[in-house]
Amino acid sequence: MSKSNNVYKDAYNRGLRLLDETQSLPSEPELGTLLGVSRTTVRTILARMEETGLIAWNKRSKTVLRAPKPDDFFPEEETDTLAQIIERSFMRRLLAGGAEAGMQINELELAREIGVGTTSVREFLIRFSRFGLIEKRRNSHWVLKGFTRAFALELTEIREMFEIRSAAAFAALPQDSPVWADLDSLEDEHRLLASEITTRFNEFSELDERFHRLIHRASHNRFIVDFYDVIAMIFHYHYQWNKAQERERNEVAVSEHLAYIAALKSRDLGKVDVACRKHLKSARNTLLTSIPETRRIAS
Amino acid sequence: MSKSNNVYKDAYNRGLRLLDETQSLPSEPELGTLLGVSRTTVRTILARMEETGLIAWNKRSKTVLRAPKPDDFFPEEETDTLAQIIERSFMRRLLAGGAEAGMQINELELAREIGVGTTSVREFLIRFSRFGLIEKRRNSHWVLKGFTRAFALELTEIREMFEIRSAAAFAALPQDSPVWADLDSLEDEHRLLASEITTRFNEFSELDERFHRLIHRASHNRFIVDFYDVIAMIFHYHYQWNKAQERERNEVAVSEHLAYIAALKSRDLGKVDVACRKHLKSARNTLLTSIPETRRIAS
DNA sequence: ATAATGTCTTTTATCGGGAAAAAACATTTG
DNA sequence: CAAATGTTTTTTCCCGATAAAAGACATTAT
Repeated sequence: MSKSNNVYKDAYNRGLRLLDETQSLPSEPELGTLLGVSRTTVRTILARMEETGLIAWNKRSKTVLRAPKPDDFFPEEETDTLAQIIERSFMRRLLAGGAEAGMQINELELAREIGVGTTSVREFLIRFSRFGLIEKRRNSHWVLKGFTRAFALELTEIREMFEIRSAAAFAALPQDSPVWADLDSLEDEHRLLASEITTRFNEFSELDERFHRLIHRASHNRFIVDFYDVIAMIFHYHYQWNKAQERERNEVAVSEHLAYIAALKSRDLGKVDVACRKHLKSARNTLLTSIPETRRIAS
Repeated sequence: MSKSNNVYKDAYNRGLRLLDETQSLPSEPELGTLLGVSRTTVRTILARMEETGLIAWNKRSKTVLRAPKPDDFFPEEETDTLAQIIERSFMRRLLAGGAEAGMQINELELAREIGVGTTSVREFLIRFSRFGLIEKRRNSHWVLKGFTRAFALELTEIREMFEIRSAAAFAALPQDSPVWADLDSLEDEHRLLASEITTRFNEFSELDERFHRLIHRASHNRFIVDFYDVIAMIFHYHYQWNKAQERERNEVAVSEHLAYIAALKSRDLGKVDVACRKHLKSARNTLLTSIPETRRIAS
């Protein structure tokens, strides 16, 4: 067993949803772009759809025969990338406590525990290392640096530097730049979410990421844009495990975002700076309060 | 053939140099820390030294019998890490021209060309990706973004942001911090180099890196410190292939460094800012002039 | 009894192989 | 003849295996 066919399974599931909408499927290349996979995978999908009686397939004609039932879908967990599986396991371990700074990370043990090959774990750790939470000892183990207060402070320091600069660049963008339309629709989404915050507060984190990424992109600097991956990763797991006052926090954040958006639209650099700093400050505080007090640091 | 013994060979070569200095070698653990390898490797080294008649080895006594001759050493090229070999090959290709932005990078082809396994090439590309020069297409090839003017500008923008902040942090460090001694000795090295610049100008790049790393470390921010790896990498190859006016450029840089050091020692934030910006500006210009004019960008 | 040496075990670094997925090429169809 | 389908080749992703290197344990020497 060398490679799981999760790409196929995931695309198949997404393909099933198309069947509800039409009576006949488009051409193979079109389906490929639609699902983001190669034609090879498209054909494997079509073959199975034919086999399970979902469609009749003959060359160009792909007629829908019936609507997909729940058990036509592949189970969710089979559609995950190995990288996602490893990341989740690793983060669970890291956040489950007992992950003291200075602790060694063992590739072989991790691989055995997760049930994957060492190569995948190694590749994951290399990719993960840019988040600044682990460090490699040459020819030897990795060292966990720990999700500490210091880490959060270093992270937010850069974040603030980058975002303040990006926000200024954003406000300076010409009126005809497409970003203003993007900002308008994000503003609408924020207003909608604000009005239904009591029930939909958990949808904020996704909106948050899209909003900040839009701003960072205005920097036109790949290092700034890429750095948002670090922030997004941290906030993603942070949101997952710190549910205290989630509704209140998100409610505050939404209103800060709206003020921030208004400032950007005013194109007044002073106002942008104030609104941006205010939001970043409260984001930092949220993150900091969720981190347990300084523990003794091993070795 | 699964793993080359370059660690052993490199440590062996370094070990040979110890033989000139003493008549008997220290204990195995001591040698281990001295050479930065495990005792296992130390014992392999000692075994060979005994075999080739360099030492007499009996338990704790390791008496030097003769001085090492040139052909006792392993050839330089056998002491390189696979990662170094791959990086060199890759950079040579990248800088040899014909490496247009948008070009695809093929893991298999690279591996075959360099004569290594695909795993090593993959790991290299993942590590290398943080330099912002290549980008991965999921389940598909890597894309070269090219060593362009835009890249250099984005890189220097961050560098300047980070270094100005670090320099300010440096100047604010308490008098009893050990960095001031480090700065003093770097200053001495600069003066020495300045006085012998006509013959030793090519030693500047190494000094340059140590100087800037010292400053960046004052930020106490891992992201800032780590970012210097990107700068160091770029400048390393930049120095290698752009030899135009190397002596003049380095002469100017040394004097800028000395002014910068003086500013730091004055602990006057205004002066530090001026000296730092001045040097960074000329560093940026040097880098920019070495980049060929904008070429047509593929796709 | 501490620190070294001797021996054994575990982990890392790297390769080759094989299934999944992409990509390239050849053929057909509207 | 352009765009689709059919077929073949290439590449990516991932595993298991193995030598190098690290690390752990046992024994000996000062």
